[in-house]
Amino acid sequence: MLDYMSSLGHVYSMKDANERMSDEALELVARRFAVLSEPMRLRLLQSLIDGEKNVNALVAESGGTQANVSRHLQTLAREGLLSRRREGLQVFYSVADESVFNMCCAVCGGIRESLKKDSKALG
Amino acid sequence: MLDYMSSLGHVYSMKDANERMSDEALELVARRFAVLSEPMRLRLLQSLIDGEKNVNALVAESGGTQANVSRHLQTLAREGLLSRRREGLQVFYSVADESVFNMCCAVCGGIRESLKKDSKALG
DNA sequence: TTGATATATGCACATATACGCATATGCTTG
DNA sequence: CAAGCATATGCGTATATGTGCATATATCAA
Repeated sequence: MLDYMSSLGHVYSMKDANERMSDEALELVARRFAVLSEPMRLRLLQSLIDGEKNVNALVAESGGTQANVSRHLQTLAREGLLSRRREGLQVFYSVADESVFNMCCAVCGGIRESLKKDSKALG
Repeated sequence: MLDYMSSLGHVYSMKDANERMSDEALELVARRFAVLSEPMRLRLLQSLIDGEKNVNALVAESGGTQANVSRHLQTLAREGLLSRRREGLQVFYSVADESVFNMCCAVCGGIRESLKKDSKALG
């Protein structure tokens, strides 16, 4: 695991042209992007901005089925984006750290840039 | 198109709990993440850090087949991450704007956070 | 132990997409 | 026009994954 950390040291600055990401690091990054590439998972993350919530609450807010929401929460937790805490019958999920929002904000900013260019292209 | 821009105004600050992203915005963000969720596409972006390159050069650097590289470049261009410029027989691709790297850096940072937690959990 | 509630999972199905192969298109030169 | 090079695309296939339905597991209460 610490090997990963050190291998990601040079990954963080992708613009450093001298150092290319390894295949493993590349797949790790792709995997993280993939986790965030589902609208329902983004919706769940959004609901969790308020703080930790149990599955039922997230089912109600998201409008998804219990099974599907549970599976997406599993995925997010397994990939390290959510923390899981059991309390009696209920399981509470919460956003693991702030970097989740950084990723989302970066993408939203990227989309804004794309749209700026599009509107320029349209005149 | 300008409608999208205004609808994304509140999207940018995902942490503003009072304003939830619309379904359309959510799908737009998910789509952007999906584009970046392929190792080969990340590799191509990485190659393009140096500046614009034609398809053949990218085929050589990436190690992929011509057909596959071409398709990935199409995807990246269609989604607004790359610019396309034709010059005689060759087609040159280049990174559309810096926000692409911001997205990648944000994700790399997120991974680093995850790994930090993992190493703590392991003792 | 039995029952009730909250969450997770096995299974089947539909859809999306990455990939290789072959071929088509576009552009330039002779 | 024909030939050749660079790039794009149609097609078939394999694989991944999102989803719903039913059911399993886990925890608590009586």
